[in-house]
Amino acid sequence: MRMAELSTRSGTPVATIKYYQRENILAGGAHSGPNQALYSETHLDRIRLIRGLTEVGGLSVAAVRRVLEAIDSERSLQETFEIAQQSVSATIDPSTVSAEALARVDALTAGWHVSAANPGRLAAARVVDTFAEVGQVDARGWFDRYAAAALLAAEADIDELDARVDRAAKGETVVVGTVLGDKLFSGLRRAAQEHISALRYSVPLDGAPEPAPDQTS
Amino acid sequence: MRMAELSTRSGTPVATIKYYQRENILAGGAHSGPNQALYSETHLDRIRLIRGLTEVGGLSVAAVRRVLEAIDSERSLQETFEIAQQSVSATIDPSTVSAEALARVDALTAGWHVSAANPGRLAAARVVDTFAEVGQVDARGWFDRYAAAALLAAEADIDELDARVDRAAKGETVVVGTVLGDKLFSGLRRAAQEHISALRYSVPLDGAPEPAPDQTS
DNA sequence: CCGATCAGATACTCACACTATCTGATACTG
DNA sequence: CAGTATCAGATAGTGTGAGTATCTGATCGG
Repeated sequence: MRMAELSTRSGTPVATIKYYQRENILAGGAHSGPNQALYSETHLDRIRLIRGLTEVGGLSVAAVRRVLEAIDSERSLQETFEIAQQSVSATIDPSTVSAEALARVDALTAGWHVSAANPGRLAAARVVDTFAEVGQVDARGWFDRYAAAALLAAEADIDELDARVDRAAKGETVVVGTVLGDKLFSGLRRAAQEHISALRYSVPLDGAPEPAPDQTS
Repeated sequence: MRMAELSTRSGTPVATIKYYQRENILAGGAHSGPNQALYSETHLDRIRLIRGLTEVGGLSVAAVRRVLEAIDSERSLQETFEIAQQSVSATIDPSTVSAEALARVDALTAGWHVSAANPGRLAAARVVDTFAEVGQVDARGWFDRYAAAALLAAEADIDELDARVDRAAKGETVVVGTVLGDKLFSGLRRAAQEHISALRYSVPLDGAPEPAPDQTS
């Protein structure tokens, strides 16, 4: 297909597609002349992936570039995982997290096989530090229960990964799952918060005014 | 204290503190003259909260302003929750999510008390849509298991909230928990991914024989 | 009393993700 | 086969967000 069709089918302006090509996250078309090129379905898929990662996943173009390189290269899944994880959030300078917070996270993940350089370990420690800085009291049970929830999600992640057969599909699943999994959990947690707080505080057990009696779905 | 001390104690440049005041997320000091002001510990706490929400939580200054207003005002916890949830991610135009994805999310959260306008519900549906657009096969079990994990986290959230006594503390816990909870989970999930994949594929990272194949929670 | 510091106002910078314009060359239409 | 539409590639411009920097008087502290 030509540029115009690529643009309409992907719902992305031509200028933006050209920008992606300039940024080396999208390949050029197959040239049929010095200033004519044709694009394929793989270009369309790439654009959809890029926009999913940026618009929904919140990745920067630079992070998308790293992540796509990992998918395209013949890297091991472990390496792809690492790159995907690093892209999800800014790399944390280890010197900015306290030893206490790191020890705390290591206690939460006791028995897990986690390397010291795991970016998630640092990110979690950073959050633990921030909690303290912000004056929140030590939320022992809360941290632990989050670790349990995270373990559940990670098991689901790896099961999903095992369901993919070829390496390219696995790579893409690693990236998409890592990036979008955070957002999925975030959304579902917010829904669950409303559910649980409704159960606790405003379920029509007694005379409390009840907001929405139709939401039993 | 004076501005210089506020700056050094918070680790924030003077110009940035003044910027926060201009943006109305930080109150001015108590004036002791036409161009002299004194700052208190509450100013320091505010700056720490602002920086925690922006640097670790990834909130924009505009989102911080909304969230701080919710904490300061005498709003109900439900309202504070709503505002905190909306601040975590951009508001999603309901017309951009498919009816199928919404139905899918509603099925995942069957039995939950979730209003149609819940921002998390829309955010989750958006992720479900993106999964399909990106060509990932329908991850039936994956979605469900994320919903289970989210429910676990939300229960921990509300329990933690119940442990706070006065309203101001509850409000701040709602905001901090909502904003930082996502990041905590994200980090812990990344650590857990390494753990589970190491278990499965028995990567001898430290040359040790693999542990027992069933995991603890 | 005099250099250091301060509050408040204004202007400037920098990165990022586009978006627009321009220049020739090529493709399609009548 | 003329004329218009469209194209690739290069270059330049835009808008936003989050700070930074400078400037002007006034005040503090030794």
